[in-house]
Amino acid sequence: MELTERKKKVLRSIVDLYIRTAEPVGSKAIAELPDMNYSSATIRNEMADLTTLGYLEQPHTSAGRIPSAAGYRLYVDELMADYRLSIDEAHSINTAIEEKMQRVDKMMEKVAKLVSQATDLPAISVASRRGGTTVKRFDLILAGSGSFILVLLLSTDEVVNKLIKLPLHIAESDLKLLGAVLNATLTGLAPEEITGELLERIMNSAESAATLVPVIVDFTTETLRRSGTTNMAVAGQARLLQQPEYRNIDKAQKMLTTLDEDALSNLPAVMQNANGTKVLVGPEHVAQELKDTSVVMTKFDIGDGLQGMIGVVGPTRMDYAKVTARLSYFAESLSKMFAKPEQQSLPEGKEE
Amino acid sequence: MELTERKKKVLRSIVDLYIRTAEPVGSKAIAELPDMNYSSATIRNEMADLTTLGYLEQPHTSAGRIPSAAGYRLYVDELMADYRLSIDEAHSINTAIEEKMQRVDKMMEKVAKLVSQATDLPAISVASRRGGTTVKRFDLILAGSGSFILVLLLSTDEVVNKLIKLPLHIAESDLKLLGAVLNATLTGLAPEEITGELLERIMNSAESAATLVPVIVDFTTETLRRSGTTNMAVAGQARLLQQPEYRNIDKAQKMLTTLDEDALSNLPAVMQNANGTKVLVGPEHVAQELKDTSVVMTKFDIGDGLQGMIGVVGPTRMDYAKVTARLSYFAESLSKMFAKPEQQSLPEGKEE
DNA sequence: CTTAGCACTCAAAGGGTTAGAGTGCTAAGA
DNA sequence: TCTTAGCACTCTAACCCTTTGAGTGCTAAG
Repeated sequence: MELTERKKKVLRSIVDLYIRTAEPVGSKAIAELPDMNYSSATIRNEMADLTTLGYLEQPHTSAGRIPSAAGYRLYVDELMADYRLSIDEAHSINTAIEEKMQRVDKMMEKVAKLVSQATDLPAISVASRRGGTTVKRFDLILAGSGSFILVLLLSTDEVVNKLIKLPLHIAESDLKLLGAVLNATLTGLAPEEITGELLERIMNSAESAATLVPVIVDFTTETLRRSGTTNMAVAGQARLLQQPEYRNIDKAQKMLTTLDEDALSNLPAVMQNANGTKVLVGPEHVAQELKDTSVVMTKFDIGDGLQGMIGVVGPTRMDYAKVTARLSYFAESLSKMFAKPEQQSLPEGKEE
Repeated sequence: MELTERKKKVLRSIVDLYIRTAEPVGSKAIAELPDMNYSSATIRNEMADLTTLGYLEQPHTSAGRIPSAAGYRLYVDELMADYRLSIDEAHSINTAIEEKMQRVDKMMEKVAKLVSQATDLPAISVASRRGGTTVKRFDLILAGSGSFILVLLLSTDEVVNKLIKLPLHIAESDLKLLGAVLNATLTGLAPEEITGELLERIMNSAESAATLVPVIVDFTTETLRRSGTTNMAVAGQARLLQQPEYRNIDKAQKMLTTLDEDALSNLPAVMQNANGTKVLVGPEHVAQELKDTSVVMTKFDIGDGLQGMIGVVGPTRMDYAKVTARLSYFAESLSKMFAKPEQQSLPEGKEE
């Protein structure tokens, strides 16, 4: 049996309607749609066919049909109508994004919140490093007799620092010397390349080095390690409960717990090689917990060697067209925003 | 009518039992408790009295009694048995805390997660600044021909920085000069004290100052403002759904939404003058949304002029004794931990 | 002052019936 | 050959009615 154009049209209508109502769709409802010029009996036959083809399912004999995973897949890949953002929608997304954002982690929180608001579903946003990070440059700034500031300029152009206080006097000259040594030996190294042997050599370089070096190096390796870590935020969990399929508390709880834990942290991996917006329909998931949940996600570019991803989690019956459109637009706007670095540094822009 | 010892005992038993079962408590159940040497009829009379006194409520005629807000209040203030942490519990809290924590915001997330785990309820944790922050010292580090690093040492001993790139050449001598001027004029000032007049004076100090100063000052004031902001994290929202009173989706959703938004950010204000662990029973709340919810919270000391607060949100029927005990212990352990600053800087402590 | 006993109340659970939405199939019509 | 009106059939959800039993307040006796 082949998928005729009419079958596709019927399937699309069913998915559309089901997305709106969350109720099984009957033949009559479809037959009554404006541009459906067939009787309910004809639709009924088509629906029977679509069911044997595996695109529809029947909760029970006397209920309407609901799309199967395969049905959603086909819908997402082929049938779904382009959702064009209204000017209002685009505008509200834009103004939301334009609020300045500061550090990456704070930013991911903010982005997740915005995405969740825009889609009315729980959202996740992840920032992850593309390659290994190294230190480009060390600076030691004296900040009092027993304290100094360690400043690291990373290969990502991120700057990290730490105020270090020690119970001993530190000479400015020592710091200068030590700084030079650090820059000579440790720049460009991955954390695992910083060996004990290397350290000993540095230790002998300056008077107070023996005490300072371990502290400095510990902080450095820790920073490098953490910098490779992905940074993830979840927002709007509560919105899940609006969806009729999560009115069942146990289901909702399971889902929320999954969101709470990092069960989703492997999602970015799925995006690794993909481009554009990707839809994962229920049973296609790796994680068992997400069986009747779909995820829509997109990559965007943060710059500084950071890879961003935003995603939305919802029932398999979610408004794919709308969600996909908003998400893509969001990702695009974010990428654009990060492409203009001054926008970040100069918070307001038009001050006196 | 007076609150006799026996009445108190009955009330305590009722609250205890209700906390365990979440079901209205009947006279028979109380009468059958091990150390209750009265018949159900007697208990019944006592319960009737407690009801007219306002400590108990009756959902309907033929149901048992549940504690009223006043009942919980009395329970928390007077009747509740001390909950002693078992060695296991204390141990697991300790090891959880000992994992090193890095920046304040990340830390608050972690703490919230830990508290939520320890109490099996949603938790919030807030860090807020006690006084206004100022800049103690500016440093400008050249980092390439068109870029430099701005390092601020704040009055809180926190260090903040930013890599600034500009489309123009910057001379090292200019930076030095500008740094000196900044240190001379802007240190110790609150953001609102940095006026346009002051800026103009600085602008004339060095060649490229006109371009650099706005960027630097914008970042500085922004940082100072943000530093005064409270930093809050919520964790374990999903656990709320375990509680029978939140099996009602609408209620759960309202509550989760409240947690999602910052409706709780005014809670720390309540703690301002209080000390130790504080319990807010349902209707005593300022926020309308929290009417049938209790909050248990405690302050702890982060150091660096930061004030921490951890809190737990749950049904009015929550195990106050247990929650209070765990929270207090948590706060104490955290305060202790922050009192030893080296523990933070030296991640492991016993390396080589 | 305590308690056994009893009549009374009322929510919750069980059971049976009904309504109606939706189906598949058949046979007539285009 | 495709479409559609018509009809018998299915099955859930809603409704109503009844029963059950936990819990109460009151009374009167110990």
